[in-house]
Amino acid sequence: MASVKDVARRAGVSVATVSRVLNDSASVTAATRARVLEAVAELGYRRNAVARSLRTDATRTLGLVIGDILNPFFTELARAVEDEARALGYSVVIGNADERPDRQDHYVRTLLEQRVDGLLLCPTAEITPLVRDTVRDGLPLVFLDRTLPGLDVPTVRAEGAAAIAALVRHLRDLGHRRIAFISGPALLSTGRERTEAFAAAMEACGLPVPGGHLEAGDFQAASGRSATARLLDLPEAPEVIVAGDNLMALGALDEIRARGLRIPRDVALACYDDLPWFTHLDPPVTAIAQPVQELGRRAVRVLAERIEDRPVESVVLPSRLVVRRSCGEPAGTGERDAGEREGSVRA
Amino acid sequence: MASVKDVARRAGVSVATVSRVLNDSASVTAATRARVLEAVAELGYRRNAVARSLRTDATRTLGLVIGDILNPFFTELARAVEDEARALGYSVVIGNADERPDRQDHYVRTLLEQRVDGLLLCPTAEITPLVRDTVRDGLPLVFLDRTLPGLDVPTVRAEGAAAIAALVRHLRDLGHRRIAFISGPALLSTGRERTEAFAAAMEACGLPVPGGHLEAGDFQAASGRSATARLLDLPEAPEVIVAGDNLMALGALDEIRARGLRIPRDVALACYDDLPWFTHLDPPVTAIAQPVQELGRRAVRVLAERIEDRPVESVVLPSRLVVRRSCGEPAGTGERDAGEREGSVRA
DNA sequence: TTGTACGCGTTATCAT
DNA sequence: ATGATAACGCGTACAA
Repeated sequence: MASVKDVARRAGVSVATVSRVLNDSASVTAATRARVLEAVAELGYRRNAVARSLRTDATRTLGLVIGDILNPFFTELARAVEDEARALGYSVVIGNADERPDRQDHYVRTLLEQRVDGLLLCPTAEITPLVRDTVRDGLPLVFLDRTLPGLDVPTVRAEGAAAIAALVRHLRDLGHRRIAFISGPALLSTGRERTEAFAAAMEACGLPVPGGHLEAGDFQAASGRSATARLLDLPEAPEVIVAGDNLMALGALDEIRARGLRIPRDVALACYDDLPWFTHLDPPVTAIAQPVQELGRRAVRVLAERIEDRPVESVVLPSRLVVRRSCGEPAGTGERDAGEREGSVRA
Repeated sequence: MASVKDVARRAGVSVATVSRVLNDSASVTAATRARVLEAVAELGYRRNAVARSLRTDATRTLGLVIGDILNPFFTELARAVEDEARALGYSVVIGNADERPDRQDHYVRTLLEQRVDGLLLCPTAEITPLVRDTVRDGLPLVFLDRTLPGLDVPTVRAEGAAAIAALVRHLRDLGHRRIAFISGPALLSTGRERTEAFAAAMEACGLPVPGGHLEAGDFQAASGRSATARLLDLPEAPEVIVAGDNLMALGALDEIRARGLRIPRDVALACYDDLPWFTHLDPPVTAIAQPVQELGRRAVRVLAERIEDRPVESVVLPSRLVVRRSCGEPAGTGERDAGEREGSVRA
């Protein structure tokens, strides 16, 4: 593959001049510039980002470590991150932690070795030594979606408590009393926040939460299914099941469907995280929507600021309740095309 | 950030020795090795992949350019590619072309500059000059999912014709005659193949395809919706709509639902590409499943072979028909949990 | 305006 | 077994 040297020789100039043309730096004659560009075209020269990075000590590359690429929430997040990064002239290298701390660390390590200019991390579980070191070493780092207490790292995330409170009030107004919650892992900030918000909201509404109505899940579909099975087997089964994320809602759906139960007649369902296809289910699922796109874009912008050594602050964005018909809402609710608009309640 | 030089100084050895230890190359005393490792730990040294790549002329990185990261088919594909690549010691840089040739080229260019060791490309539309150059320059390249005629590039893809023929026979056996097809872009090999296979299968079954029953879509949800609208407005509307991919099926679902029509009573629906949540719809959607995981893994393996200069061959994997209940199948079909197994027909 | 020469961090060759 | 050093491709300080 042709290098600057080849281009220089072909154009009859020095490598410095070639470099100047390539970085359109000042002071190059139009004539020489043309000659260089011609040589570039003839040789099919492509700048070597590896050598360039070694020299400039910058890769124009961002790392993004997400929890689970098959989770539509993270897919959409990754998409938004890519878009914003490209707009800012960065490439993104994605690492899929698969919700495993060891795999998260594998990618963090790889990305550090690749000398990414900054790192967007959706932390899986607790603080690992590697993450602690990364913070200490001062690599521009931003937590996304989830946060890790005790570390001084800017975080971009959605606030779930208000929307969950709105959901619980909505369910109460619908006449429900026995509401169960399938929580995410207590190790994750999002898991904790949602569970605590649910408990607080129930209390605020004067609704009891029997021990059996708080099921522990792990944000994966399988746990949602088994939790639902246990819930439905209870002597006093809940009227509503609220899943802590979309994957566990999927599992709940599986179990409900396998038992031949009907939603919302036999049991109602709602969940945290909205999905494009929830509106195609029968009945469409009442859910809490996070501002996913905005989350991704903001995170990139905050990281870019950090990279440029400008002061940054954490960002907390509101989630909102999207009322549809899986909780016994009156017919017609959220049925229109842009149902999200009219049928939704701001959290 | 500490470099080999710092480690060498600290350990009281030369940089060459440090390098030897890091690459556990032969002939290093256990004692010196220990000293070096200790220095590495103390300094928190991380090898610089940039410098390493410059020297070795290899990045252990693969590029993957996909059509649309929000399309679950590509998401799953990306996941499989990542998994296999990691197993082989490669990192993957994903580029989301968003089905736009200009954006595809943007990522191809970026990846070439980053000096990826090999490139997995799901071509968007026609051959671009950049792709032609890339082939000519001899960069290890493998087409994935889609192919580009006239270029000598190994391709890993699924074969759709047999499954489509099976689907058409299935529909005919169910008593349907008026079957419409929403095709993908003719510029894409997958779009062409599926459309041609549909036409051939209909002919083989002795079923007519009136002009209006072949609608042109672009693999995006919006086009599926508008095509469905046109189809349903036809004086002799089809009994079945077959969508060329899952996104267009989503659009079809939207339109059908907006009109208050019932599936399959008013109109039946089937589509190419299976999705995890098709089984949660009411009724569950009859679809054609591609061996997505296998596609991704095989593509990485073929690319790795190419990188190592071993001879490679294209791979064509079979798709299979998954019969559920959206086409008027008898009650009970595909209703069991692992319905995919029992309810499916090998293509 | 243009050219020469050094150094980025690493691996590999050649000595010792 | 270990060390000195060249080279990878590029950007830039300095000289001309």
